Amino acid sequence: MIERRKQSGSGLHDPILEKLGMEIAAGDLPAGHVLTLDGIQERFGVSRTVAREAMRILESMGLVQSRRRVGITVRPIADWNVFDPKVIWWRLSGPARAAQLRTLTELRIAVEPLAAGAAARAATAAQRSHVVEVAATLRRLGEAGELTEFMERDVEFHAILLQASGNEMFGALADVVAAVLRGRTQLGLMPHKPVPQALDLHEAVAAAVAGGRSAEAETAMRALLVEVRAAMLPG
Amino acid sequence: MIERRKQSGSGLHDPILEKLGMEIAAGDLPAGHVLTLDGIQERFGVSRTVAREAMRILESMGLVQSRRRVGITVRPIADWNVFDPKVIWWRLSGPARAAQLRTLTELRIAVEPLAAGAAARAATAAQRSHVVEVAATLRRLGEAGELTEFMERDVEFHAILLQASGNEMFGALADVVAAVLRGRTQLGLMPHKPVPQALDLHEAVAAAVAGGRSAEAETAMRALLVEVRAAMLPG
DNA sequence: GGGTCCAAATGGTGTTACCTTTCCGTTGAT
DNA sequence: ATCAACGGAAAGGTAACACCATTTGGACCC
Repeated sequence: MIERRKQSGSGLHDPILEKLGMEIAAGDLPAGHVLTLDGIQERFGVSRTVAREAMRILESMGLVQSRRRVGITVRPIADWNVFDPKVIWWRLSGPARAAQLRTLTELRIAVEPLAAGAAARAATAAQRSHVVEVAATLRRLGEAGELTEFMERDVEFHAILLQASGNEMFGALADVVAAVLRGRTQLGLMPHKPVPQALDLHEAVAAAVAGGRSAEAETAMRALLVEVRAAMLPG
Repeated sequence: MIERRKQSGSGLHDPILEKLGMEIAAGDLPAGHVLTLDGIQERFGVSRTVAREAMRILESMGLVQSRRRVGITVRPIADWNVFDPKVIWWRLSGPARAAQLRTLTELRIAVEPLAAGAAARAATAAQRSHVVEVAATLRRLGEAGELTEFMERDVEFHAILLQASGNEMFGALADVVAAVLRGRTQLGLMPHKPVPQALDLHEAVAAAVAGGRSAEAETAMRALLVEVRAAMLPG
């Protein structure tokens, strides 16, 4: 269900897209900086066609703008498609990682409670039992201190609810949430052992969703996420 | 501040991207359908290069997947980047319009209250006074029954708050919200005259943001949006 | 000195031709 | 019926070219 990245291409343009995307997201190529196709060709040792394809993709993400006679201009962040999974990934991989985690966490606090509420209304029978099962597993793993496995099940927990919400835009955030959860541990922003309260809340959300109690699912999820944010704040 | 679409390209690939994107978003080209570059070349009378660029962009949006020997396969909606402004636009332009409006409205209910709360904390002095001013204008226009101008100011109102939130992901939704607001009137989902309660709530949000009262801004915005949704529901 | 206009340099845009690589589907042998 | 070999279809990639928009800079004239 939760797939690792790299669905993407094996093509020649992919590595260069990745490199340039990272450099722009990292600010190494600041807004206003100008690239040329010739420069890209030479730097990566590829043909014009390939360079152009990479550029077009960056352009469709709003990271650059191509103008005749001028070249390929890096655009300011306000113009980026900051919801594009690749852009999110690039920003998470660079120096803006902490800032991106913050904005994503805010987004989670906004969306996930509503998604949980919607899931309580719209989930299939299979999804309801699944989420209860995963919550139980989380308690077991959490109490046993199995952190990495805990995280993977946690990713699954949130993905189920986002996808069960019946709103494909919420569902599309599942991969992003997965990236946040995984990235958080790498940054050392997780407690070394999940707090009991978090385990209670996971179970409360699951039970509310399974029982179709929408408002309850929403509040429980909100409480869960607020705690998540509190744990991330310095101190 | 709020710009009309068509920032994009004047290139040859743009029209064909637009056409194919629409057809896929509309379901005319269902998941699993296979295109070929030759087919695209012939249909649009363009060279291979141009066809490939359009295809690459669609691929980066997750709408299609290109495989050797097979062709260009349309992917299921679960794989789309449903937050891409172009994808949103295409879905709003086709038969899925009502569904897209529903999911976007859910997203607004999730995000905008939090954004208003954040704006109350983070907005600049200029933004605070601006939002109050726009709210006052909204009351005047609403009471005068100037619907189209009302809508444009309403777009501005929401854009200010999303951008003042200090979260660039929220800010990026400003254009989407604009599309929703404009699209809603075209669908006849707006009351012919804004209800007084909505005018009160706009002013309440603005006052709370200007005064830095975060929680109050959040609740007022939530109330406003819940009313918006209620007005959209059939009946 | 400063404004107008023309010309050259620059760099993306689009086309064509050609070769390479992958891998689906068929075919044929076991 | 199973599986391996093969032909060919379609994308992947390269190269060379003509074209065109735009900028830059200089000539020219007030």
